[in-house]
This record gives sequence, structure tokens and C-alpha cells, in this order.
Amino acid sequence: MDDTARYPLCGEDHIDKLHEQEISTYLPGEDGAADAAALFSYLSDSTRVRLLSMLSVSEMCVCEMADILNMSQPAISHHLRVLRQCDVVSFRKNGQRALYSLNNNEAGETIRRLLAITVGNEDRRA
Amino acid sequence: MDDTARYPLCGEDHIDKLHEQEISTYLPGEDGAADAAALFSYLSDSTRVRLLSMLSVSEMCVCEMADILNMSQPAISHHLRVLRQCDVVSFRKNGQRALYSLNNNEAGETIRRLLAITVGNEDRRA
DNA sequence: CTATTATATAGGCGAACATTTATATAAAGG
DNA sequence: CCTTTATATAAATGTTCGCCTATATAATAG
Repeated sequence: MDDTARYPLCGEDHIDKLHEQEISTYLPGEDGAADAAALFSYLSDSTRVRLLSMLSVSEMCVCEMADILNMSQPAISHHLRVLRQCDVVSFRKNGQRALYSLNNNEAGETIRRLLAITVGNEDRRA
Repeated sequence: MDDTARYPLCGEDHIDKLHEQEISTYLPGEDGAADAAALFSYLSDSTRVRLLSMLSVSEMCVCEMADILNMSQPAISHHLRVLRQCDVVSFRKNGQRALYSLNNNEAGETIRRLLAITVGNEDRRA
């Protein structure tokens, strides 16, 4: 009848409320967790891991990335557009080419550090 | 007629082959990239970021996590099952409770480091 | 101009995913 | 036993996602 408590009320008097409070202190808020999750989602696909690893070394054009990864050009462009919209990568035009690079903003720097931890990509910027 | 080259052959003679070769040296292989992407995917959801942040501080039972995050118990159990199957978390039974904790294996340690970088979770293990 | 090359975008398809509702197991208490 | 509580699992749903094919834009060359 009372639908305010559809699920176990384990917290009511079973759980150490002090413990819960202490945990909550270190618990990231919804916004912080969402920001972090977004950052991780950029790297949650193996193609993007490889793309961003390459872009952390030097700027590259779309066709070269497609060539190296042996993937279709639209597939690469699709990933790059998403990463562009999230302000993770940028590009400059050089003739017909679009030269992409990993941004030097906070997102880009964090991604460099995350890659260094996982795929062991040291910072190799020229 | 020749379908071996459906996409631009930019790499054929336009691109600096030496550059491409140098990049390839630092490019993570498909397996390494997939492993890294899998790790990032564990953290690509804000609920899991919060769950794993809590579990990096101390072990907790399911109902307490559901209570703190204000989410349904099945939703929490679902995430924990996935993380369990990937060998990221484990649990021990204590009465009716299931006390989960972040594993001390390589995946768990890497996740601690990734969380430290993004949500600023220092290592607070007792 | 026309042709070619590099890139971007649109639409669609199939797979993966996060959550919910409902049900099942399991432990404890009365 | 029977009830309650803690947790797990299953089925269903709506959404997101990665890639494809096809087409559009843009730049260069001839």
C-alpha cells in the first residue's frame, strides 16, 4: 500500500549510519560521476583507444588513420566527429586534408594520463 | 571493378610512410586496445563510477549501496554481477548480506588509479 | 569546366546496454 | 514451518552505439 519503500530498508536500522555517512563523504556527486563516466566512455571502444593513442603522439589526417587501422573512412570520421563535439580533438585544414590532434585542454590532458596508465603510452609530444 | 580499394588510398604515395611507421610503433595492438577499452567501459557509466568509488574505500553490502545511491536493488545487483564476471569485484557472505569489495588484482589496482585521476579518489583502504 | 581525392554527413541496421518489473533463492527469526 | 529480509536472476523495454552504404561538400588537378 505504501509505495515509498518498495525495496529493502536495510539502511533504516541495520546499517551503521556512521559508516554510510563516512562513505558518502568520499562518494563523487552525480555530476562529478557523470563527467568522469563521459571521459571514460571516450575510451570505452578499442577503435577510439587506438585513435586517441595515435593522436597523443602527433596530428594525423583521416585517411592515414583509416589506413593504419584498416578501417573505412566514414567509420573514422564518425568517431572523430563525436570526439570533436565533446571537445576532445580538433582539426586544422591543410589542403584537402583534415589534420586532427588531441586537444591540450583538461579533457585531452586527462586522456593522456589515462592512456599512460592503461596502454603505457608515455607523453611523446614533439 | 577492383574492390580491394573501396576507400581513399591516401597512404599509397601521399603519406609519409616513415611517419606512419613511427606511429605504428607506439600504436597499441588490437588486443591491448581491447583490454584497455574493456577497463574503461567498466567506468563508462556514472552508476558504476560511484559504485566503484565506494568500493575502493571499503567493502559494502548491496542494500547499503542501493540506499546511498537511491537506486533499486536489482539495478545495483546487475552492475555488480557484470563487474564480478569481469573479475573486478568479489563478495563474501555475512549472514544474509553480501559484502562486496574491489579486487586487489591488476584490474582493481588500475581502476583505483583511474578513479584517482578523474574523481580525485585517493587510496583510502584501511 | 570535369575528374579525382579527402572528408563529412545522413539513414539504417543489428548489437549491446541500463533499468524496470517480476520471480527465485537463501538466510534468519518467530 | 511460515514470514521477513537480503540478494540474485530473468524477461521485457527503450535507448545508445558502432559500423555500413550512399551521398554530399570541398579542395586540387588537368
